[in-house]
Amino acid sequence: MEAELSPGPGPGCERPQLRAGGRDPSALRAEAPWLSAQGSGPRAAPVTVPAPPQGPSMGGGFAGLEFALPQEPQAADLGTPGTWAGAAGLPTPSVHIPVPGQRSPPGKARLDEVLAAAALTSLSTSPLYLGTSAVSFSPEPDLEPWREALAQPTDSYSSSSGDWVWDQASDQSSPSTPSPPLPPEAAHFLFGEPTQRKRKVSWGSPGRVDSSAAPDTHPVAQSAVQVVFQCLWKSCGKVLRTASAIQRHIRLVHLGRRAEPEHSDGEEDFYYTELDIGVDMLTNGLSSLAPTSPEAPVPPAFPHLDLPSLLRPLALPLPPLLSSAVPPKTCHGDHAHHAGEATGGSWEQVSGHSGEERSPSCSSPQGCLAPVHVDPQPTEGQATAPALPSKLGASLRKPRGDAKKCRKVYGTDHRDLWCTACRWKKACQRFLD
DNA sequence: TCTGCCGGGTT
DNA sequence: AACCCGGCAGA
Repeated sequence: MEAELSPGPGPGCERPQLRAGGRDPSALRAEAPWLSAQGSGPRAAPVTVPAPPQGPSMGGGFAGLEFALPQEPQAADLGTPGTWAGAAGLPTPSVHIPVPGQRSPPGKARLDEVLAAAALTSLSTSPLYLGTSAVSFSPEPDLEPWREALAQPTDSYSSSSGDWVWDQASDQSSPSTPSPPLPPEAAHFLFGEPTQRKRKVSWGSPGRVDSSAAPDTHPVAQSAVQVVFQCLWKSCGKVLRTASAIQRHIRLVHLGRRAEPEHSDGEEDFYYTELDIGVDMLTNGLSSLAPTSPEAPVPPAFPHLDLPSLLRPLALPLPPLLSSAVPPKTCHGDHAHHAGEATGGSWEQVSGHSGEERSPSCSSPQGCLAPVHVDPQPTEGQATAPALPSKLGASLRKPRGDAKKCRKVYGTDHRDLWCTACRWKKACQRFLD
């Protein structure tokens, strides 16, 4: 893993990592439990990247996570592109997938195993096929961030760049290092609960509670959580797989800064969010296509998981069926609300909402996937949206957003950390509703 | 009372 | 345009 240990934002590190990133880098450990199991192969090249000393610096810390991409030559025997590469014989049993996690030596794979693998593979990779151009990121925000994100080589798994790549299959991150109990909590931690954020992050204070550290003490089994980072910049929705990548993206594309992390003041941190994505579904889906809720119109759809739709929900957890009625807004919003309600409990109350996309850190994998199938075609579907908006528009004031605002997050004593809008008593631009 | 932010003023 | 703030209104 040439984890591109991008130079951690040196001083920038000082900045409390509020974002997901705040969590101990280890928490983000890319290795999916099962993946690692399989991918690590005999040499047990653990994906686990010891959190670099640089502390909370996402840049550095995460960079290290760039992911241990299973680059197993042998994987080839499966005939599946890139994916499952790491599947070559692994000592470690796959904890998450009942599927033949350990492949026998090359060429020895049994038929069933192969099939299973193939299934998984297709599943996990199919989305990737949607996009083909290899574009890490365009110089400027594109209107089709998703696509962009997708536009990665299929074998992206091995992509050393670490930039993005949605290999859900391989990525079920299960932080080997303890990290806060995920889904709901993470959500709060990240966006929903200002207090926590506030508390844990002691700005510049020596004893900086490295938000990540503490939480990381629990052994977490969030097997199903995959972490991706989404750009929150307006009209951008780029999703990258690593914090460093997203930071870079933001720096370059949106902030117009140079790529050197050293120069980073950490501002990028505010423009992206971490999304936890349940992935179990995928695996489960394979082994047993009847996940938890049969009623869910979604399950069957597995096969066509298309990345875009898959990702979109992250940002905009549109409920499966209702989605069409919802405006496309991709980047901000209280989507979580909708999601929660709509899903009717699938993913019960996703994290309060938390303005920033708390992407539904769905408590249940299903919740996460549900939206996937649904094609929130609202893309242009403004038509439907009007009802509510119009009203809002009419109303003089915007309904007060619940999202954290700079004031809340940083406190009045750190006014200097507020976004300018907040400083000017304008609508917060950092924590958009 | 606190908070978010509109509306409008000043630089 | 950047900046500031009085004051309103929701919580």
